[in-house]
Amino acid sequence: MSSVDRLCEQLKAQGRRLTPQRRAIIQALCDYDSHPTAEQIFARVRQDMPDMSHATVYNTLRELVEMNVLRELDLGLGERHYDLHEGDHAHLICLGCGRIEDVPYDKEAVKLSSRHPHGFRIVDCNVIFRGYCPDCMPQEK
Amino acid sequence: MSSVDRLCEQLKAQGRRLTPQRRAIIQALCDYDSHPTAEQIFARVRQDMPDMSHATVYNTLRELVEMNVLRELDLGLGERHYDLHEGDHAHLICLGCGRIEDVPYDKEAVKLSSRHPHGFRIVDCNVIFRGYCPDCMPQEK
DNA sequence: ATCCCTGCAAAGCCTTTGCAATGCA
DNA sequence: TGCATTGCAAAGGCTTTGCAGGGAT
Repeated sequence: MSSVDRLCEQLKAQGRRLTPQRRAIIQALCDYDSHPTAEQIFARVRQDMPDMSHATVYNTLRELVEMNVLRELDLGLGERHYDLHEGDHAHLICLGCGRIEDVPYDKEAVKLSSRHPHGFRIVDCNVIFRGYCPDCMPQEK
Repeated sequence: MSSVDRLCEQLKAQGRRLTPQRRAIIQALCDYDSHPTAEQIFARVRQDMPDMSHATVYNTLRELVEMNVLRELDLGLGERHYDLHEGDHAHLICLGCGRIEDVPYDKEAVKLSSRHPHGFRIVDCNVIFRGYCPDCMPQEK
């Protein structure tokens, strides 16, 4: 079963309706190799469904995030990126060209010390590195 | 020398001009115990300087960020938070009430493996935990 | 048949920008 | 005095909302 089908099943399993629009959005998410924004998804889906509205794209993305199958990344670049990739990984953003790369990291190492008396129930952890990729390295000695 | 004075000195040391507006913004940043947004700074400074403009606040905050004395936090809440605190720490956001807490973390543990061939020159690292604080803990068994 | 979902359009929110006037160095 | 900085107002970009019609279950 493809990723698209699996996600569609998950939608239905939660009592949500599977519409052609939602399937197209999920398809677009799977097609992107990495970290599209809502507008990029919107643009891609519009190629096949010219009547697709912003509302539908944003609503669907929000639902998928609530279902915990999609990760929302706010990188401070003015728009949110979405990440369907599974497994734990950190993100590496190039301050020059804006490209985003996945990098593995040791989840255990980052885990909050249980001795710290914050009392929070942790749901999610995001690790974001900023820097310059080889192509954008500033000229310094 | 107070934190305010120290930051003002740093401004001048970089050839920037020290205006009353900038001093007021720095003062407001120091007054806040934690993580104000640009609008919160704007509102506070306006109490004393009713003519303060958005442009000045946003420009000054951006400069301080460029000077690396202020950290910009994008928590996906629609607005950016600013953090004058020194030293490495992660942030803990409550998904219920939105409060933000600092938590210590082991910077070394998070460091990217140099064996990973990403080739980036890392400038900055942000670790953000999301969860529920004791007051907002969802009712579950 | 129900009511969730969609499309349209407009509003909302935070942030940035343009430009003339001001004032710091 | 020169030029960075300010204030004002408006624009900009992304996201959300309201509502009536339509479609999935």
